[in-house]
Amino acid sequence: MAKLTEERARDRRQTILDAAAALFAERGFSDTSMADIVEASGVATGTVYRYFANKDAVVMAVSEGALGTRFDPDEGDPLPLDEAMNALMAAATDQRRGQISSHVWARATSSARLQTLIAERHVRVCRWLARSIDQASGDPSPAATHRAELILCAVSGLQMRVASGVEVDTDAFREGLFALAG
Amino acid sequence: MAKLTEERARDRRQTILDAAAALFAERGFSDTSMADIVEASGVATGTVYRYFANKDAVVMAVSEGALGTRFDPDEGDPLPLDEAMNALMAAATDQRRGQISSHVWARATSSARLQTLIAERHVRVCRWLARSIDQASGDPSPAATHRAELILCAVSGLQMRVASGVEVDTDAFREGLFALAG
DNA sequence: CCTTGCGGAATGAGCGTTCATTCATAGACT
DNA sequence: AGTCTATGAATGAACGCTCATTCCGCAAGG
Repeated sequence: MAKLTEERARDRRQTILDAAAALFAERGFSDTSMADIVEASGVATGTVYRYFANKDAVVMAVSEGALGTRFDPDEGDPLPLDEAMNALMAAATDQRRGQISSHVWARATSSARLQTLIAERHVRVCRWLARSIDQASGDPSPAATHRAELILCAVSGLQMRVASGVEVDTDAFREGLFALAG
Repeated sequence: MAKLTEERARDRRQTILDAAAALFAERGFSDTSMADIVEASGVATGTVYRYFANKDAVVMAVSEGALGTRFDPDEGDPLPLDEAMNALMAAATDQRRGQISSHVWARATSSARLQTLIAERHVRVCRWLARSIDQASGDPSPAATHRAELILCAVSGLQMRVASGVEVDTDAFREGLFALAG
């Protein structure tokens, strides 16, 4: 069992991360124990600590995964506005993602690292969306950023509700949001 | 020390609740221990359990307090739209309230009781706001409910961000929101 | 002197983390 | 090709600590 190939290492890490994400999503970070993760992932206690320094490292890795890197403002042309909006709606209605996000928002009240992560992502996604809005309207304006911010807040609010099972008329929401965008 | 007057009981309960709310707000429910609450409230361990059956009872009481009962759709005339919106903005920018709310959203993923509480409040506030929108526009329409839902989601999104220290242009947000309302 | 609110030490379950041990494998040597 | 050995990934019992909760003795009001 000597050498650990980089590929196998990634695979192993991902196994742990997947199990952790599923548990974190429905129980939250603090109410999921390392023992739970060990059991769900099928590896041994010590193995988890080979791949992650401590529980917080697992939490951060899962959080980063859930907040998503898909919305990069600096890669090529902005997405057409309707595609951008659809991507946001898809993210908002993903149950698992939403649940983890809610735990991230909550934990941010006591974690400076999570606050930084959230603030960074907010700014990034905001720029990303503003570019699409600008492109659609023809001329760039500072109002696009404000409009983007409002839309993102609405999307977050929808995400929370979907995550905790509140019934929301998603189609009507989408329509209202599209009208708001442009 | 014989009789416990009802007034004194309420007072004692509130002392515990206030201490608990402050701790819950910044550390979250699970990362706040009963010992923490005992220390912060200045009463003894046994006393907390005299006024609350267990930790979950404290959690529920604080949650109900934070979600607020101010927005009652069934009391008299609806508020003028701008006043209603201002009330929502005030709630959204209240740091403590927002922090507790974020913990409530998170815990709802694993608490059916909290899910019910949230869903109930959502419907209630939605009706409350829709009535104000209807009154402002003159004629009632089903679109008012959808518009109210969109606004509430946006307000929740803002609340999360403010609670976790993301810098948002609140004035621009307010403006955009008012435009959206009517 | 009885009643009753109150205090806080005691309890045992469960937590995150550590580390001595095991053993499958890769590669060196015949 | 066959044997041996050094390696290090994997293991899981054990540790020290914190948790929510209990319960009995104390003190004070009627």
